[in-house]
Amino acid sequence: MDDSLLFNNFAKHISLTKAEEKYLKTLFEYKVFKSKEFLIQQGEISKQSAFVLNGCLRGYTIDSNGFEHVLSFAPKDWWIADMYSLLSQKPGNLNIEAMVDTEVALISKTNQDKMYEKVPKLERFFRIIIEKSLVAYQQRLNDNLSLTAQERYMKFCKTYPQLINDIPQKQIAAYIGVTPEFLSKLRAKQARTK
Amino acid sequence: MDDSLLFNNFAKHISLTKAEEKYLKTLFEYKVFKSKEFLIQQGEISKQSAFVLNGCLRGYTIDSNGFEHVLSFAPKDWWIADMYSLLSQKPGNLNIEAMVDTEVALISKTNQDKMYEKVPKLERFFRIIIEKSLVAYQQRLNDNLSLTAQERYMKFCKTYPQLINDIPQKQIAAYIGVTPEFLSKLRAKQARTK
DNA sequence: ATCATTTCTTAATCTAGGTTAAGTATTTTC
DNA sequence: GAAAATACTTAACCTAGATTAAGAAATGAT
Repeated sequence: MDDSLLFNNFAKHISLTKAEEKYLKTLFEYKVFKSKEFLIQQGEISKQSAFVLNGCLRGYTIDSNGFEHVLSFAPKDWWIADMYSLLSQKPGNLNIEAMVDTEVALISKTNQDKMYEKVPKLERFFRIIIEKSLVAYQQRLNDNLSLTAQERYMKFCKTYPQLINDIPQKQIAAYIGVTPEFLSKLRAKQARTK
Repeated sequence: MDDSLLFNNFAKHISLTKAEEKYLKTLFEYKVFKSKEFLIQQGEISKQSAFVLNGCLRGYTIDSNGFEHVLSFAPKDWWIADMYSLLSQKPGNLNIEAMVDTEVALISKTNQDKMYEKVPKLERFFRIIIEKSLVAYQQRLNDNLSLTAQERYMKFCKTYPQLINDIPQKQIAAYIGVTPEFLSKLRAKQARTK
């Protein structure tokens, strides 16, 4: 499987020697998930982080009324994990599911810890990745506190132009925090006034 | 100023030699902020991270209608920064303000970068701190997507029992995402049914 | 190609939470 | 310790977004 995307991703923040790359390759497992297959499901203890080589994943929770809430989409070149479960080694409440057939590079928690010992600069790499992720979640929380549904939808369209046409509208609704019916209404209104 | 809390905080995830501690002390600046004084204000480019030795800070944004939204409270033993502005070195939209007279240890971005070079295990320390913070924001976003205002308030009370009586109720409202009037209504209803 | 399933739309009705406004504590300041 | 400022409460009314329901469009499976 072609993992050049993974190593280009590393190269964005640190530079690895050929030897380090070779060592790293041994720590990852490459796998294809069919559309609608789960990488993990709520209630399980998460054992690995995933990097998307191709396709798209989504991380979502299901609340006590059975409604889904999308915490993140992971198109190609993105990292995704149930950080809560992975760190605490307690059962998580995140489902990570393939939205289409998806190629991923997986690294187990054990191997990730080994990796930090052997190649400490990866500690920096993941610090930076996580910092960026933190900023994005802070921003999104702030948007949920301060913007209307309409504004959140417009922002989503601007931020993820490539996803808009590729993923079902109800998933976007579950991401911005409205019902599919209301998003449909918003879009109809937007189309009318354009 | 007594900075033992800071070094106990480091000790939760890494162990430092006496020499390292001594070096680190030179990188921090100790400062007292009077109640209502700002560490940073929106529009400024953030230059430092803060650790609270005593007192309490709050990080909040002001939206286009003039409403405040609290992104985080930082009581003693907490780290706080405008991560977006600090990382991007662009003007931020976070205000960090002292809620009472507050002692903080400040480290500049420059010194933090130096620190990573000189004592690489701090890279690990901050990776872990940021991982935990990420998990907390994810959880909170999920709560905002899936819980009612009443449930979010009850969860806040359970999570921050020490803050409940120390901070104004309108700040809690601005944290859980409702108006002060509505929170007051919730509390009245809760008191009635108890 | 056809049937079944899923997704999207529209519309009527409902409700959690917002707005406005006025009054009552509680702090802060001098 | 009085006046001013801020925080909290209550209540009437309002609205963004939810719910319910039913039909239309698109997708998928055989």
